Amino acid sequence: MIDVSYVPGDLEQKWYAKWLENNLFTRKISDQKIAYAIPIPPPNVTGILHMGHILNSTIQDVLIRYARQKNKSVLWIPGTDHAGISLQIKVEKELARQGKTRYDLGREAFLTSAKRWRDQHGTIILEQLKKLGVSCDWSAMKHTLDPDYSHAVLSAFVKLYRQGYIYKGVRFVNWCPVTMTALSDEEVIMRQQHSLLYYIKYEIVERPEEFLVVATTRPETIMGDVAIAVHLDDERYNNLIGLHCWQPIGHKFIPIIGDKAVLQDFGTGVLKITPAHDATDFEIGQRHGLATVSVIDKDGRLNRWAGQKFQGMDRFEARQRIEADLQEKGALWRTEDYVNYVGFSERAGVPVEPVLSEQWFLKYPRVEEAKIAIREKMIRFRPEHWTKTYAHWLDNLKDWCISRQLWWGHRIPVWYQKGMKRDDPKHWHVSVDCPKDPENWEQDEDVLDTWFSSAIWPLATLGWPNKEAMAQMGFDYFYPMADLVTGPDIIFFWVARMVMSGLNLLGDEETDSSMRGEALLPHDEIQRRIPFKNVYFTGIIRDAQGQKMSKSLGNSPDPLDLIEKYGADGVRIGLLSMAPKGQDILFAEERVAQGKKLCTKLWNAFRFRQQSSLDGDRSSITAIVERIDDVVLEVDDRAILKRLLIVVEEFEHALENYEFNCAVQTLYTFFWNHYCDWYIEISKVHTNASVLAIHDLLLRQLLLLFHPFIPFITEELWHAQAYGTRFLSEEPLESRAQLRKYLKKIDLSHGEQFIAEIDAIQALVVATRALKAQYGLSAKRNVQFYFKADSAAEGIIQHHLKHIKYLLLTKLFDRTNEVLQLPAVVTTLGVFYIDVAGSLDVAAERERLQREIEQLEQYIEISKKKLHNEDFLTRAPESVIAGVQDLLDENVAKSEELKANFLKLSALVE
RNA sequence: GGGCGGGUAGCUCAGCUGGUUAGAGCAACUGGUUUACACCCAGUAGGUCGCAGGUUCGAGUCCUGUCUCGCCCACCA
Repeated sequence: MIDVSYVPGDLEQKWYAKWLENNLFTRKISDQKIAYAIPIPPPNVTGILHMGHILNSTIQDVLIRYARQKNKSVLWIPGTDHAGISLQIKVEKELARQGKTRYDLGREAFLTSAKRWRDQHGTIILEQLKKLGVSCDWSAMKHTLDPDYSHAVLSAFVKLYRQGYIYKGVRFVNWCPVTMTALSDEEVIMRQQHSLLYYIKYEIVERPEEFLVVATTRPETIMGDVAIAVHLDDERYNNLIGLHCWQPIGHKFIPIIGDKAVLQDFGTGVLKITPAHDATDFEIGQRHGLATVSVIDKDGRLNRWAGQKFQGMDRFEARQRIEADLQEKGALWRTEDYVNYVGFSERAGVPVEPVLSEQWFLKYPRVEEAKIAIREKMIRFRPEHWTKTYAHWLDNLKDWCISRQLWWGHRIPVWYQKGMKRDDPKHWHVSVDCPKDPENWEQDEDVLDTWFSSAIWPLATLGWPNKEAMAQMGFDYFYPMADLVTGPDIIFFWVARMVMSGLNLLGDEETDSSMRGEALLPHDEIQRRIPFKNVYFTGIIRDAQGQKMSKSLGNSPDPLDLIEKYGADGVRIGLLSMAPKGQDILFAEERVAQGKKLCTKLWNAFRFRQQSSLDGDRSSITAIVERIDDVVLEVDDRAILKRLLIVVEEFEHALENYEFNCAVQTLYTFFWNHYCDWYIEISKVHTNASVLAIHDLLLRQLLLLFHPFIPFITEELWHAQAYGTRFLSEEPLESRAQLRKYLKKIDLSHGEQFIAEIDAIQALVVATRALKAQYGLSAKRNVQFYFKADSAAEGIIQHHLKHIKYLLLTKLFDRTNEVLQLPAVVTTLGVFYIDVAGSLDVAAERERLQREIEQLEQYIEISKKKLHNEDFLTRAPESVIAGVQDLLDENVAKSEELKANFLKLSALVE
């Protein structure tokens, strides 16, 4: 016997340990089976477990466990990401507390302490995920800085370089002054700012006392101005082209130039040109052969070109000081409140500086094929609408800045010959391995963007490019992987880049280089190279106010607390029950609580079962079915079995369409309402060996069906009830057809009809219970009921009489031919009266009847209208018309009965 | 500025290709220890499906417009 109460904690730990001990999650490659693999989105080693991980991991685990039950050969690769900037920030902060910088330590020592940090914290998150029950193949564990993974990253770099996709160049990049590195466009977040637009007067050198007014949001760059520009066609100003202006700060004068890039309708139509700090200005500067004067250094402080007064000052402080200076000099005409968008560094949270600098860039390969793969549904997105976001990004690609001025990460595998100019590729050594004479070379200082290494995750986790490792991991077997489950927020960062990486890197060198730029890959080749076939985008978890849950907002519950409180099973199924296809999820703890309630209910259903005889053989589905004697089965038994078949089909359909909440809902309703509320209750009346066997069958299948969602409790109950000696995780889940085969000796040919019959009986019971409740009669009270029904209905009622009496807790349920002077309800099976003895309130009852009759009349009216509509009759399908007719007849009959009852009661008053 | 998604009961959400009288859970209210379960059982109440048009025999579902919330993309300084 199982314990009286369900306590998730201990049993969850127990089973997880056993699963690991028995290597249940380890991949087993079998040619007999279909391969099914998922790459986990590797959590950052700096990450802490949040609700997003829980949702994401639960979904993956459900898919994986379901695939195992469907007899597929399964691989779920776990791993972690080295989280370049993020981890480096953490370690530098630690150093700062000791008053040191990374430069004090030097590169090697810094990396040592970074590794130490990673080793201490890096796997915490995976340990936490184990509490959730994730069934990853831990022997396939990968970290992006593992030696083999690093080798793969560098191989990818070298290949892309040789193909000409990677190049080094001087460009405007997003510079983060805090982390002191370049960033990709994707790592910059545009934020709306309430800024000021400064209208600044520039005195014209040749015409003293005459001014040009420039509108700018960045007065701190004035000292970097090399010109003032107006539009060539702007009649207000174009006569000034060729003259000069005094910089309002400093003592320089600069030319007034004309350029078509100036917007005449913005501000005053006059633009100050600061080529070092703005990409548009740079282009204009290039066109006019202007110098590039940088006044802000890479740490965000003004430099000596800004003048002694401002040198070393932070850019925002300088802005204020300059405002004051301008004001003092009378050069500030006015300021204006201004809403604009400013790019912020994702990690450091400060505005990025556009900085001209030399970086490594990647021109994305196989872009067209990446679009085709999605468009032609070789990779399917769910929900599908994300394909638009994906396509839009691919249509507007700019080269990706992949170098980072950091130390933590994959160091760029490029060496420069000592004593030679670095800008000539002839003196470069680009290779995974360093040159044979390292003393003559210097390696590039930079590391690669972390996302560059993430882009090859599905490849490198399967051993690419090492042939031996690939064979060992089953690359050819598992690739392309089946599903990817991730958030839509990294559709560019990760998903699209993985697709392009796969498409390019899996090509063999010769064919690809000849094909590059000339022809698209053929479809079958695209199909072979894509990294996965389905991408399921989860929703983002928000709090009750709709805010994104995050640690910094403090609005996220600690998942571990939730698991502690409701059990991993409860958290899993609760969360999935509120996770519609890729919609954002407003987190509600009640749903998680409900998840636990479901588990408790399941537990208790088993306790009920265990109270009865446990004699029968339960060790296999065949053994259980063997115990069922078709001859003794009643309508209820057949109806519930038929329902099971339907549920299995609906469940599988939902799961195969990634409709997790639907799948949960289907099981929930079947288990709670049909099985517990109804079948268990009525089976108490006619328990026999066959019924017990049916209980076993239903419970067994419920465990199998529920297992992907709530693996722990189902495993526990599976063994407690001795449904098998193997782990539940190893048991195949029967499809509807397979189940029907097992049940072939049971006659379910009238299943649908029996279900309808049970529905009618249920409606009868609900209606009469309601009547009893309305009259305030205690449930226990043995009230006399009468029913008036035609012979067909009577047959059905008589057939179920035992059950009806049990459920209504009455012994008196008799037939009558009369319309009685008693409160009544009408169902499809006839009229049911309740003998309320002396307590009948005629007036109140008449009122109730009146209301019901009115309601029915309304329904009747609607149906009649439809049936009198010629167009409806000619155009609607027959089944719909028949349905309306049936409804009408039914309602008419009901209303007539109620009217008769109404008259009868009225007679009492007169 | 462009794009995407949502607005259905007090709350959180279902409602697939238009078809009978719009559902569930939670919360509320009433009543309950019947041989699984008070993490339960029985019952009650609660909705002009954001708004306005249109298509249709028929619209929560399709179309147009509109309001509103959220997200993504975007170098007008």
